[in-house]
Parts: sequence; C-alpha cells; structure tokens
Amino acid sequence: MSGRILPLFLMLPAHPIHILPRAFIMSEENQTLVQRKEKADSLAKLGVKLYINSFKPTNKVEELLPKGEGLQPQEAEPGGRVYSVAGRVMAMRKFGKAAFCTVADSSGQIQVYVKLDILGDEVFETFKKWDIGDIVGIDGPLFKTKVGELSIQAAKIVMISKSLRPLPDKWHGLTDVETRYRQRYVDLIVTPEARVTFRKRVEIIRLVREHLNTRNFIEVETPMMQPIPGGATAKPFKTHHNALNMDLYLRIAPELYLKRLLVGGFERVFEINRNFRNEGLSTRHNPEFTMLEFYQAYATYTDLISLTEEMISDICLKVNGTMQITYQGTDVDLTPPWTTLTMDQALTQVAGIDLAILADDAGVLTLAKEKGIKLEDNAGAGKAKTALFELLVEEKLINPTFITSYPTEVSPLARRNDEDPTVTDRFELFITGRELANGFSELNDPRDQLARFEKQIADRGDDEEIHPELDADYIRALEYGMPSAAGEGIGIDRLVMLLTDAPSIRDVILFPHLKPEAGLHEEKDETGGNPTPGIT
RNA sequence: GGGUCGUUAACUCAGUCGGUAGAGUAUCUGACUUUUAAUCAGAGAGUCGCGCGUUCAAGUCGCGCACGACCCA
Repeated sequence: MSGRILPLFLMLPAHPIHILPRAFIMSEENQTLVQRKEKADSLAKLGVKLYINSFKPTNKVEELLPKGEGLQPQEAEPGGRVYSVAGRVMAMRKFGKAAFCTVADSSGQIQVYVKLDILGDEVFETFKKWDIGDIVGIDGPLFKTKVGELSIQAAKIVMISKSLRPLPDKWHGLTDVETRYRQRYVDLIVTPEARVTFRKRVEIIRLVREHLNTRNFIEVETPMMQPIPGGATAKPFKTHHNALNMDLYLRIAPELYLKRLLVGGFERVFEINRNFRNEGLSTRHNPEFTMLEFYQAYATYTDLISLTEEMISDICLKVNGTMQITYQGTDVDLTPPWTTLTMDQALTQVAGIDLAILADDAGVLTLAKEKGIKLEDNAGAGKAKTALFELLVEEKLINPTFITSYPTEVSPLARRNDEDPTVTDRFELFITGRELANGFSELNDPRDQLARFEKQIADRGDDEEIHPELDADYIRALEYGMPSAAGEGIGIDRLVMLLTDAPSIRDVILFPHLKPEAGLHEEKDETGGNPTPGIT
C-alpha cells in the first residue's frame, strides 16, 4: 500500500472543486464535468458509494438474449428467474417515474426497465442521478416490452463506477481519428467496429498459435534488447543500460536468436512479438509492430509456402466465414491454391519486360536507370531487378502470390539455390499489392554467412544509422552446425489489416504512436502554484 | 523531408462579402410509469488549435508554428 497514492479529490471532503488549488483544475475542465462531480457528491450524500467492488454479475448479456425468443410482447419469462448483469449505461430514456436504460457489457447490449413502484422511493431517487457512461449492476427477471424488446425488469440496481465525463454523441459516435487513437478507451466504448477489429486481431493471433502448436512448433521468447541489432536491414532504436554501462538496441528482428535455437536443438520454434524500427511512420508503418517469425529444421522454403497458404486461408475462413474478402473496395480471393512466380517470371509476365533483358546484367541496370530508379554505384543486377519488381510488379499482385528466386544480392541470410547461386531459395508473399510474408531456406554455411555479412557491411555506404557491427557470436553458433532449415516472418499487423479491411495500421494497433498531445500535461510555472496560461 | 486538406461547445457539424458565435446530441431545471435518435417547455455551456501581422474591426485575410489526415519521397 505504501507505494499507492490516492487521487487528491478522494481525500478531500464533499464539494472539493471550490477548495482545490487552481492549478489542479485541468484546462479541459468544463461545465459538464463540474456538474457531474457535483452530482456524484450529492449521490454520496444520499449514502450511495460511487466506486464499489462488491457487485459480481453472474450473467453475460449474450446468454440472456436468446431467452427472449419464445416470448410474446408484454410477457415475462416463465418462472421469473432473476438474472444479474453489470455494464455501462449507453443510453437512457427517462420518464417521471420510470425509465429505459441500454446497458452494455463485453458481450452485448440489453435494455433495462426501471420503475419507481418496484424499486421504491429511496432507490429511485438515487437512480435519477444516473448518467450515460456510468457502470452499473442490475438484478431482475426478463420480460418483453409491448413493442417486443427483451428487457430486464430491474428489481435491484447498484452504482459500480460513476462516470464524470460525457460520452460522445450517441448518433454520430467518435469520428475524429486523432481522438480515436489517443483515447482508444472512448473509441472502444462507442465504436462497435473498433471492438470487432481488435477482437478479430486477438482471434487471428490465437489461431496463428494454434496452427503452429498443432504442427509441433514451440513458442519462445528471445531478446528485445540486443547488443547487435541483426536479422534485417533497418534503423534501430538505441537505449542504454546503466549498470552494465553499455548501449543496447531494441530489436529490428528476432531472426538470429531463433536460429541459434535451431543450433541448440529446438527443431521448430516460433515467436510472436514486437519489432522496433526507427524509421518513418505511415498508414503501413508503426515504429513498433508485431511480427511472427518461425523456423523449421529439415524443411525448405517450399514447405513454408504450403504452410503459409494453409494457415492464412484457414484463419481468414474462421475469422470472416469466407475466403472471398474485400480490402478497401478491392475483391481478394484467398482460396488455395495460390499463385507462385519467380521474380523473373513476375517481371516478364506482370511487367512485360523482355526475358533477354533480364538475362543480361548490364541490360537490367540500364532498364532500371531508364525507369528512373536511383541505385548506389556498387549496386548489381540483383538490386536493380528487385527495384524494378517493387516499382512495376508489387502493386499489381492483388490475389495472394508467392514470388520466389530472389537475388542473392538482396538476401543476405537466405540459402543460395543449388542450380543458380545468383538467386536464393526464398519467397515473399504479396496480397493487395503489399508484402505480407518473407521466408527462405536458411543459410547455414558459416563461412558463406561470414562473407555475406562482411559484404553487407561494406555495402552499407554512408548510412551510419544502419548498425555496422558483425554478429560474431551468430557465426560462432553456425560453426557448431545448424540443421538445414527454413524460416519465415509474417507481419501480424498487416495480416490483421487485410482480414479486417482496415485502411491504416493505426486501426489495428490499440495505442498507435502519436506525437504528444498539446496542453494535456501543462506544468506549473517557475514561481510555483500559479497556473500556466490557459487555466484561468 | 515535400505537397494538399483539416483544427469552431464534451461529441457531430454550420458559420455568407471581414461587422455582437450558431444548430443537433450531451448537460442542467420542470412535466411525463412501455420507450428505443422518447416527447414537450425552459436554461447554461466557446482561448473559434497557438502566435504575429494587415484592418476602425479577424472564426473569416496574410505569414509562422503545433497537432492530425491523405498523397509523394
């Protein structure tokens, strides 16, 4: 208890507003908030406790709703069983001596009929002080009103938590996206679509786990704070450990740690967790995002292509009831089998590039230049091909398409193809023109890996923010011998966006990163005690 | 980083040519015991994002800044 501090207003006597130091009154104090606090105080005077923890509902709304099916209007449920629910008051229609309230719990909404002659004068007097937004408990039997709506006839009512702030407009809801992101708690109260999206997100992640568990993968946790951020090319966040006096980086990928576990003998591992990239924000990029990575020993990338197709199509079916979905107005069919194209096939079939040009390194570089692609001086044909693919092909891959045979030059961790060492045994999955997954047969030759790390660092150019250090311990691990394996990463946020038809990654992350809200945490001025401008 | 758009009451939005700040919902008061965007009567509620400028006069015009959205890199 020693560490806990009671909110100041709870330690003060009734009508605290007038004796608070002015600086304590936040700038958004408004008439409604003042009136609500006064109302709360007057309820307290009537002996009503405003924040209790003794009410334990025994029923969820969703289990009551089917019980109305056989009832006629104005008919009570036979037997008169008394149910007990708790939830937030979403709407109220008050009459002089009766009222209808809509109460919502996590499972749904139900109407509550409150009547003076059932509750008695004393209790009804306290009910008159209820507001939309209050969290309340109700005991009572079920009946249907004369217009046929299933309702609870309140026999006992109790205030569980008094709300001091008004909810947004019941008709329009909360449409300002900034407020929806900043005050997600309000968004979740009033926006049914937001609740659906985030419940789907939970379900999608649960199903991913189920798929991988069923295939005997084990879930592991590897460092989020890494001395050498590896496994991807991205700018990391830097932090510092005081006791160790060393810099650490928030991970940009878990890949190198998961593969160390393959060396250790765990043959199928996966991790669902956050990655952090210190780069721009957009509708598809949040600085922290959730990634699934999984690795399977004695498998090749083609095994993972099958797994991915089965897993994502099945999850879509379970979450949406169909594999034919719409994403932002575009029809997408996730029904297997999905298309597989090599990068060269995609460039010829989708972008219409002559196969003869693709076979000639100089021709590829020239074509890239013609298309306005800027490449570093030391860039080879592999980088140019990949850039052409990103420019001309990606956005056209609407239905699920696996692209294989990525150039070795852009795949520093993937195994070279046995027949053609200029490409790797790698694939990426594209849906709605966006990259959703990236997988490959893993490179497990420590000497090849060392050489590629060294080249990658040499090619880094003048970008100091890309971490330059070589992960020598990872090479050491490979030197003990890593089984042949395939691994894959799937962007969970992007998968959720696809399956929930969300236009922005911020719509599938509960608390997306935003710049601080101006004016919320105003500090006292130097002289102390005086409010900052704007609080008078 | 660049461009476009936005920021007015708690929420959703109007605001004309630069001339005293508006509506609906929510809130408060009163009436009302089967409503469901309940209804009826009345009332209160604003740093027009912030700052500077032009002007007799700025929510409105100009410049800068903040935050957000979208597009581009």
